[in-house]
Amino acid sequence: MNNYPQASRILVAIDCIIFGFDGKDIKLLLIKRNFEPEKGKWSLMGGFLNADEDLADGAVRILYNLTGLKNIYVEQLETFGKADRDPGERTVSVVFFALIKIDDHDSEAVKSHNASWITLDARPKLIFDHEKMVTRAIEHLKYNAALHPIGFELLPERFTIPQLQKLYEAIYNIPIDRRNFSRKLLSTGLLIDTGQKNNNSATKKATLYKLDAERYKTKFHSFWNFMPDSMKSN
Amino acid sequence: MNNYPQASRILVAIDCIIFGFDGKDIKLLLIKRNFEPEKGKWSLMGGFLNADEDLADGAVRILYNLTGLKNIYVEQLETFGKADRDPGERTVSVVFFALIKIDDHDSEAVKSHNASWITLDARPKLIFDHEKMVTRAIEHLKYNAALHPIGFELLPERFTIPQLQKLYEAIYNIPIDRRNFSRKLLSTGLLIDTGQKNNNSATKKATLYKLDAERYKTKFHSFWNFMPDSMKSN
DNA sequence: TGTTTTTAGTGTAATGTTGACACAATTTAA
DNA sequence: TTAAATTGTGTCAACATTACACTAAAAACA
Repeated sequence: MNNYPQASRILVAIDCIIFGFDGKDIKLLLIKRNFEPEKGKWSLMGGFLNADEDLADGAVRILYNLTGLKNIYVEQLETFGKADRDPGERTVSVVFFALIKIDDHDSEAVKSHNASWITLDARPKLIFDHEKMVTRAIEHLKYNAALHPIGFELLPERFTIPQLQKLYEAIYNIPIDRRNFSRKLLSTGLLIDTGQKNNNSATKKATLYKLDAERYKTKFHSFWNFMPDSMKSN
Repeated sequence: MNNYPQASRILVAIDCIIFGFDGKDIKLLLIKRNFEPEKGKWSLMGGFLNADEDLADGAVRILYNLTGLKNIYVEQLETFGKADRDPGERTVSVVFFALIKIDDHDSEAVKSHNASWITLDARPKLIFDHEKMVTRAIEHLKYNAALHPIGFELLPERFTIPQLQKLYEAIYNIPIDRRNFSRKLLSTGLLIDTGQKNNNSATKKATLYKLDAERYKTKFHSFWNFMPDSMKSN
């Protein structure tokens, strides 16, 4: 069956931007390619969409291959389609944005793909237009973390308010007032006090919270206001 | 040259959601297909990406064909990639979101494509997954018109504050307080008083404003706060 | 044992923003 | 000239945000 005989068939790639947070810095999971083309160069994790595969399933497959995780927070970000973006063959790439709890990933799988967690500042030159994709993903993270409660996807199941604050300070690269941050966050009603305390701390132990899963779902699309001034930039 | 011999080549379509505003309702430009497949059914304007064509150029080409306009406000919205979304052949569709000044379009071109402006409420059943695309685009319009000054793209060059208010009331389907709306809008510093008055009015003539193009550019990515309560929904 | 250092947790007053509301001015048509 | 419709602006109360200071807990070390 060929209803569209004159149209071009094109390779459809999937590339994934995978963010993690180690308690101090936002990190990217990048792979040093041990296959051709561009062997030895750094790139995003990617692959091709299969003929009978849903696009979203393709993203899940590729993320699973690299991290060993199935329930990753994923959003479709943007499709990159410059005619010359892949010198090997015309390829359109659909880019996905993923946030993972960095301690959960399968380090064997990561190692076998020759992948590493790299801080944003230290990221190497990437192949093709992957640097543009990363830039776009960082923008998206800043924009969306200010409006929707996605930051939690980068933290462990149980987390403290100071941890969350460090995450936001890393995303926006600004200092935040502890007292105002805490008040604002608690007022969202998204946090449940687990009654436990953080043991890692060398000083006063902070309260461990978890997400109120119910409220998280219902309030996800409502707006919140964690916009730092640096983003309002009038 | 074939670096990726095992990967599948897939049709890449471009579909466009085109919004207009007639002073009262938000409208969609839809086409009644006079070609196969699905001849006689309603759909979005679309086409296939050419082998040597940048994706963004493809969108501009398709929008130009239908509207005769070259400088349309366009954003890439989302790529739809269910394996079975087009029963004719596996096709991935990149959807673009466009806002036009409804009086500017070329009505001859529209007529020759068998297209019509249809209010959102009255929109017919559409082919394939086009209804999902439209739903997504309406969400996007609501979300983004609250955060960035894109509403102006739907109004003539010179417009009045009451016109702008009617536009927002149409987007969000709520009544807005005239005084608060006007205060908020003027405080953005985006409007320039042209000194002219609206002649269409049968009563008191409203001041015609135009966009401050310079400030519009620099402030586009800064946030504003035209979020109706219905969207905050706590 | 108690003193120091570090980090967590909370309160408050000043300022800015938003929402609710009322009145005066302009235009056309009756 | 009066009525009807619509535009334009002012004010006050409620709410949210900012800036800032003190107390409490835990471990390290004298």
